Amino acid sequence: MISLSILKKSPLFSGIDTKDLQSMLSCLSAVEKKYAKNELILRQGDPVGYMGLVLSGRIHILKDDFWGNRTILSDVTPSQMFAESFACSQNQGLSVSVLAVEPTSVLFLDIKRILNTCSSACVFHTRLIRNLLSVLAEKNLMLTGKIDHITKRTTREKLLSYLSAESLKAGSPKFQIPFNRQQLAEYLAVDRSAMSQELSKLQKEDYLSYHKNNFHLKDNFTH
Amino acid sequence: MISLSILKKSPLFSGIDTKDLQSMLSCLSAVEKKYAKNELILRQGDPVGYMGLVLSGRIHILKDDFWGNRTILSDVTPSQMFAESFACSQNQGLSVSVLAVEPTSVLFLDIKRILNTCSSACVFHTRLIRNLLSVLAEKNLMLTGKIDHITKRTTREKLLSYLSAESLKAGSPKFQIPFNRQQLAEYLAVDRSAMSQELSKLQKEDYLSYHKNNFHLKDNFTH
DNA sequence: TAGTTTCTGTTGGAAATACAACGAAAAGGA
DNA sequence: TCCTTTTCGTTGTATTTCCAACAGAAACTA
Repeated sequence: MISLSILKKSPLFSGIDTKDLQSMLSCLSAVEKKYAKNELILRQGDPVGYMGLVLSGRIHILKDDFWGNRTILSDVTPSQMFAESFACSQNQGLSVSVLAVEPTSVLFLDIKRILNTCSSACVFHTRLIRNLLSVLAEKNLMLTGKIDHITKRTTREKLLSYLSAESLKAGSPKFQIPFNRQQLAEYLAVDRSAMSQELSKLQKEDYLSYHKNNFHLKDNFTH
Repeated sequence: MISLSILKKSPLFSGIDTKDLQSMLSCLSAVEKKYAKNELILRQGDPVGYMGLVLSGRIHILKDDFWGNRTILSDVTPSQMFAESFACSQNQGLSVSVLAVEPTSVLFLDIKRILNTCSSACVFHTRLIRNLLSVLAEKNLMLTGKIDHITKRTTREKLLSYLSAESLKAGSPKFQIPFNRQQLAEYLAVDRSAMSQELSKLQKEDYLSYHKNNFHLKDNFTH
């Protein structure tokens, strides 16, 4: 039995009544799967005809290159989606991998069932497609934001760019980040030890303070 | 009079008959505007309720930061679109600027007219929205590809990553790139002179040869 | 054609990063 | 609880990048 409360929070099902959700799920041939911590959900190269929606847990979209360098593209939490771009553009195989960083439950939705209005005339397809449009647009902006961070030239600037964006998102100078140090380094595409060093400096210079994943940006942060 | 042949090539109007295009344009309250070389088409911060479609010329999506560092996010050629993510996600102002790098003609389309099926019951809206979905998905993959390049740690790796992708796209070891050196550096987020140096080295080591924007990847390129 | 501007490659020194290695602290498992 | 594994900060060195400056080639203009 799938938790409908998570689905209701998902932008994909925005504006769709709870009582209609259940019937829609079967119409979309939705399938739930569970994964253990550190289990690979999808592999680079896999063809994908479905998109994923995280019901519980947490996943990372990542890419490993030839030399073993890993890059984390994004962190996906419950009610958010993944692989929808690949599913929508069909032809192409997955250029990323998807990893469960915690015990995770995922709902898979057949993209064809969403795009092709079904014979049973499910009236919500129109709404669903527009929601999907929003999801893709938002994800696009998210990627643009990420590019913003990693195009900064120094590790310090990357950190400042990322942390101020996170603070803004949290609406507070105190916030948690969803990464540990190694993961943050992989997200910002820098060396972990160099990044740790830079964080120390920033703390010494009283730009910010941190403890584990909790950060606090100080007043003289605005450079 | 708008060139319909360019529109026909656009993924947005894919599958829509030429004879219907003209009426659709007025339905979408399409407006054509012309820009001189180096003229700004849209400014960072502008609210956007419309998306753009390049009819002729060439534009760059770019971002200037506080210190004057410019980053080129993408290069957009005739029949391609821009600003569609911002238009679709509505609320947000533009986080990038759009610059005409050549004399350019742009068609603007009102996003509301696309999303809200019009009263005159234009039957193509459904098709249009699905096409838009594909455009957004493709752009997403494009951004992911760009992230691939710039997350590489060294200038050399960034170049190799970008050039091999361009070669793949062209389907040949010989190809042109749409950037001059300065622009390529801004696209890859590296210093121009350092990049020039690295290109020289790569040529000396016989990985590739180049003349202006024409590149030729040699056999021992595959590292 | 001559003069001007833009583009490209080169250089040298300053600055920043990557890499490898290590110990301490924290987290997790038996 | 004890032991193992993971995480985190620190350091020193080699490598790489950035920056500023310059000169020749190419493109543009009058």
